[in-house]
Amino acid sequence: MAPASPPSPAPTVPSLPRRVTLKDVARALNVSPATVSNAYNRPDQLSPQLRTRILETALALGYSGPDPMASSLRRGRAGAVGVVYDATLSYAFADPAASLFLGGLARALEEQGLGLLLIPCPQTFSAQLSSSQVLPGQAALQPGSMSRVQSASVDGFIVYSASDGSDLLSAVLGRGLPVVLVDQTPLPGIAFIGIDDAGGAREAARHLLELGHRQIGVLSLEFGPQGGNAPATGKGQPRGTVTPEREARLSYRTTSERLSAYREAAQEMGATLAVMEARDNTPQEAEVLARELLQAQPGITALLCMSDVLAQGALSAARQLGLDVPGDLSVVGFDDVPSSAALGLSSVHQPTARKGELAGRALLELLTGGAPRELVLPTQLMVRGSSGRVRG
Amino acid sequence: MAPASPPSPAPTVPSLPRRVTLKDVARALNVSPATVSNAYNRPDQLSPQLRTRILETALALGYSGPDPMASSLRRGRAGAVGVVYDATLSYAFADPAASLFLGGLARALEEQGLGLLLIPCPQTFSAQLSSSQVLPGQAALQPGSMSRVQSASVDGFIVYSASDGSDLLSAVLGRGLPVVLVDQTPLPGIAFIGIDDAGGAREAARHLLELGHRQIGVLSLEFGPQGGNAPATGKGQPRGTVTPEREARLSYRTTSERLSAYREAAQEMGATLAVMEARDNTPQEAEVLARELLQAQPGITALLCMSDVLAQGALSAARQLGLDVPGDLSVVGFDDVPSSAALGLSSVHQPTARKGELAGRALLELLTGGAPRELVLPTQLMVRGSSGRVRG
DNA sequence: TCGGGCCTCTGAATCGATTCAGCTCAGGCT
DNA sequence: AGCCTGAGCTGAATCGATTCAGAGGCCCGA
Repeated sequence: MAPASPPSPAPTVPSLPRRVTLKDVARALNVSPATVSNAYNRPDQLSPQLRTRILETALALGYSGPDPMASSLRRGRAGAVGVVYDATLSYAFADPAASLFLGGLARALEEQGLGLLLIPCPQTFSAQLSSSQVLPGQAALQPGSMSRVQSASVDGFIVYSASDGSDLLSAVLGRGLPVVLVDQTPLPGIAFIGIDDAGGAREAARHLLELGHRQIGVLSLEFGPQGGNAPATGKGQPRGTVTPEREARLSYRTTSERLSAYREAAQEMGATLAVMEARDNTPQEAEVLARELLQAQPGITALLCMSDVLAQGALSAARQLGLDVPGDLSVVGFDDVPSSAALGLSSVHQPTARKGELAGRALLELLTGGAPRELVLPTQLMVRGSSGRVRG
Repeated sequence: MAPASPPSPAPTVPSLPRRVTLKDVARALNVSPATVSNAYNRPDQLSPQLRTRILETALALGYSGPDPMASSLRRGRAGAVGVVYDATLSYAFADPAASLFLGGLARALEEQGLGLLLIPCPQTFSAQLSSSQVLPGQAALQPGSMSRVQSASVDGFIVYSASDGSDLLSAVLGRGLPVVLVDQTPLPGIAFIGIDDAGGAREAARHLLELGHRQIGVLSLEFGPQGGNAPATGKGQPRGTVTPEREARLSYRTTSERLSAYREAAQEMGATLAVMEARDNTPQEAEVLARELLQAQPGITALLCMSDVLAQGALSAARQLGLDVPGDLSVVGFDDVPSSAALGLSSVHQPTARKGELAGRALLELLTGGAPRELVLPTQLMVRGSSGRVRG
């Protein structure tokens, strides 16, 4: 062994180039740390000259202002709002309706200088225990199991279209921060923004029924989170087929409300519905499902789609099959995203961007001590060229 | 005055319902805070029984896990990456190219469990001092003047298409955190991801020139941040007109590179370019500009657009004016966003989503001690139906 | 029987800033 | 002269967790 160096840590060694802190700046000027802090946060608390000296010294020392993490801790505010939904992060940018919503949300937050934090939520949907309710906070028993919801530095959450009783939701509720629920089953005492899903769906269905359609296909959004490994459909079943077991687990409120409304309207008029579940809200998925459905059941003369994205896929399918729209096939969407107008797609309009903005405002209110509000926005059918009287 | 209450703060009053902390849980079980911390962060450091007891007690006390802000401070990691660009927050969701980019970025970050923080940057572009270089850190002299870049709890930044020398950029650099520059002028020693703007633009221009076009309109992206109050164009000038002064301040690299390439190509063939600057990258803006340009200069037979969004606006304008595309007017875009294929828009393809992913990876590398990389991705002209041989 | 190693668990320092009560001093008012 | 006011600055407590160097106890092999 080499001769032991003196036990005290080598004093002259430059050691770690420790980060410059507020205290260093204070020391350099022989002022109190409080004063330096004030130079940044309360300019009116010190003389302009001293402030300038402090800022200059900070610059010289390479100090770039109070550390946000320390500052957040002390102040108890993070300056950001967390957004969660059970899909991949990039879904926010891929789905036009989600983009519209988040754009509106961003606008509201921006006004208050709040940041928007997209929180990744790994798709570890532990299959939901059939009957037992998930207690809020129960998720806390498996820390780390679910995403960074637990560890996100935010002042509040927007939960967008999460499935009922998902871990995600309970994790968020467990945090005890202000929360706004959007497009999902409302919970007592929690702020909620949604749209009139049932009304819109009913209107869409009745529109087709009035046009004489009696055999209608439904391109549905997901029924519930997809089981980790369990195949979603039975072995022999074609993709998208809805088994009764699966339907029993319907845990997305949006899907559920719209589907019920479609069904009720159809029943009133004695029409038949063939429901296919799209596992992804993408045109590709819809295209495949629509094609298969229309081939399997040529009697179908109209398609009710739970999103415009799906409807647009359906239009492609029709084109591929050589079906005229609306001559041979009527298609109605939902959401009325901007691109649908150009496509002439009949669709149920919802004020998506406004919904985002209102969700943001609702959260801002909660953050400033306001009471949770529940708000349901109206929908309205936009009839365009993709829907017409049944042929024959 | 009422009889003074005892000076000591009322001791029996339940006071503030202070938040439950890790220490409370520790106290309740008579264990060390360290142990409670371990229960959450290092399950292998304590017996499963004790861990369970701790987690249960935490639940009972309403403790929902370590506070993220405190945890971030101590660990020195925020668990999120900041994204900044000089536009409103909602731009991220409104522009398809930006969405594509951010989607790719999100995918890369998500893999590492990092969140994506959109940081609001108020449009307070202090008109840039013409000649003087902005020193990194200079921005620190005006704390609060610019956005939450200073106060964002993040581990690194992605700077997307900021103008040269903007406050934004210097604020970010001032933070001293890992940074990746995207689609903007690279800086020595800083990671950079971009595309071959010049190459793509040249290809687009040559394509039109080869088709015989000699009088070409250019729908340009912004030249530089818009002055706060100063009108962008001279009094009498129509919207979009580019004054020499304005061109001299060209501070967006993307715009600059593409414009130069267009110009060079045009010059080689002795063609004329009429440049209009779109103040927003929206179809609406482009529609107006294209309409005015085509009416003012009917000799123009082709339009080079610096984005597909602009090109799509140009197509609308052509439709409005009753011009056949490509019979009367050829249009070429840039970016090749997904919707362009369906529209038959000729465009310069760039791997936008991949660019986002690579930017994410580049930042992740920096975060793990890697060296900054510079990467330029290729572009490729996609010829579709919107461009054709010049008429006559 | 003794030493060593392993498994659990603890104490105390630390991350970097914010804040509040209060101190000092100069000036104004009566 | 004496008192009050307010501007300007400071000390020290605090936000809530993480981490590292051990302290004890127990088991095992020699």
